[in-house]
Amino acid sequence: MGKEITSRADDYSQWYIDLVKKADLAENSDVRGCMVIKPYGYSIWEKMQQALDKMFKETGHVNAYFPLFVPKSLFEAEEKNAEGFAKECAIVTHYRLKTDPARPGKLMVDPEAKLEEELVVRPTSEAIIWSTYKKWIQSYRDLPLLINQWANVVRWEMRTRLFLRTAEFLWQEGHTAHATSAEAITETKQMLDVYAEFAETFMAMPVIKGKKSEGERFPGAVDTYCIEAMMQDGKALQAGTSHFLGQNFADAFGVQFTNKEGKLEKVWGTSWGVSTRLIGGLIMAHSDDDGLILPPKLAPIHVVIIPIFKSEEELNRVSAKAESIAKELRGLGLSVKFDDRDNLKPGFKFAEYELKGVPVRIAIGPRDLDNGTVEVARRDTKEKKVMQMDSVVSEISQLLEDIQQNIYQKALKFRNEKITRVDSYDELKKVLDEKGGFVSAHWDGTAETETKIKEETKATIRCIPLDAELKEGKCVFSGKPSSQRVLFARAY
RNA sequence: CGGGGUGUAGCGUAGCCCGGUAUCGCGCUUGGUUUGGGACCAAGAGGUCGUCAGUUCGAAUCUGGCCACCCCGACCA
Repeated sequence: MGKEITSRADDYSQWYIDLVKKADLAENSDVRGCMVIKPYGYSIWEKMQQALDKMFKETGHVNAYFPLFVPKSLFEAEEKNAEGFAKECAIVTHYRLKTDPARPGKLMVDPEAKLEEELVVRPTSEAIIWSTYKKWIQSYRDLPLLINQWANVVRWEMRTRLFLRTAEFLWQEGHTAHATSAEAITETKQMLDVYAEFAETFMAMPVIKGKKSEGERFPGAVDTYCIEAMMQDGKALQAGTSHFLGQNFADAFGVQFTNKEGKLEKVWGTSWGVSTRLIGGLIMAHSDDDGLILPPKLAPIHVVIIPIFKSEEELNRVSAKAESIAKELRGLGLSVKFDDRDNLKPGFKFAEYELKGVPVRIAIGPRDLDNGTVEVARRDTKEKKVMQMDSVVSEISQLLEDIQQNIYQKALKFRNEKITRVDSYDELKKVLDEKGGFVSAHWDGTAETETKIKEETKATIRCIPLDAELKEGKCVFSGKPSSQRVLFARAY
């Protein structure tokens, strides 16, 4: 009956798709590769935005907005960056339609209205932003420039998956300019820490901070740092990136400043971003076969109250109590929904809010009114508890906090169990095939080895962990010396 | 973009081989009975069978092009 979800064991990808669609997060649109983010899904994004935006502001950043379109000549100025994205760019070539003389009532591109210069729809905004920064930066007193923008970007992907990879997606991109290399590197790492803290504190999703290998690095960056998360199917998900751009974009766009000694110097840059992909990660990190499990800190609805009644008279009595509890909970800053629809049975509603991942459910019926109690159920463990009506409001905040902690601990335990140390190539392949997850192994640091391993196992180097111990070893593939272990995994 | 599959009402489907304008379930509407884990009865509404063309007296059904989605590769956040 109702909304059946494919189980994770049967078909993990289908389970994911079922969840996204049936929990009303998003759906495919009439535009190839683009999704419609539905209100429930978008409100999760809004929660993420609010938390991140606050953290960006607290670290001194301000928001601005740059254009969607990038003139091709600007786009190609930083060659590596341009080449990296060239294969997946949408391009605007014309600025006008006209009625088609051959097909009445239809429109055609007006060949007379060709643009002098094509416009690239931004796959990322470094080019347009650095060409602007050139005008804004003259002196060391103009630095650092710490700007973020919330925007959509377009990357023409061949194969798309809701939230995880779509042709258009929403994100934020921070772009900062600094007087020194050290300051830019500090900024890069600071923002990586911000992302890690957000992932763990708000999303309840443990992440590993690391540096990308040369092969996985952002085109145009000197160093790319990332946070990597582990999904329940044993595949890794890159959840955020922070790039140290060196002077690459300053070079490309001629961004210089006069230092205290009156000499011209080139500016140092960073960029960093997270996207709506995080919503995909959130789903795959916690949810189960009954539906979403949302961390309270990002849940659009914290508490749903479901009345149980036989008659309209009973509904009225139950509603009065429910409304007063809802009001008190809202007073604590919680988002509360009272679902008094009379055409659905309570059991149906229970299942529906479980599907949508609402962390706490309160049921109130006539029996509770007599006993002065309510039934409280938590989504993460499915536990039900009868609580005294007088104390329920004061207990809910703690319960939400417990849920937040519990799902983080559960995800952490799972993630840690999915890290396997290996010392041979056979073991590496065996673990990837049989267990999945991160495989910690020595690597000789060469792109050749990385490529070969990728070709043979489909696993990539997710990152060189930042907090790993530096211990000498031998590369599992080539046997050459290695200074530390790196994490391999198959990834989204 | 290469290989495979699917497309019939909001959703899931039968019919297709063997041409004669469509089946069932869920959902929806109305009325009634229900309501502590996915209610039931009755009456109703809803479909250019993905799309365009071809074959035919006649196409959901046969043929071809195109589009979308799913799975597996290549590419990627």
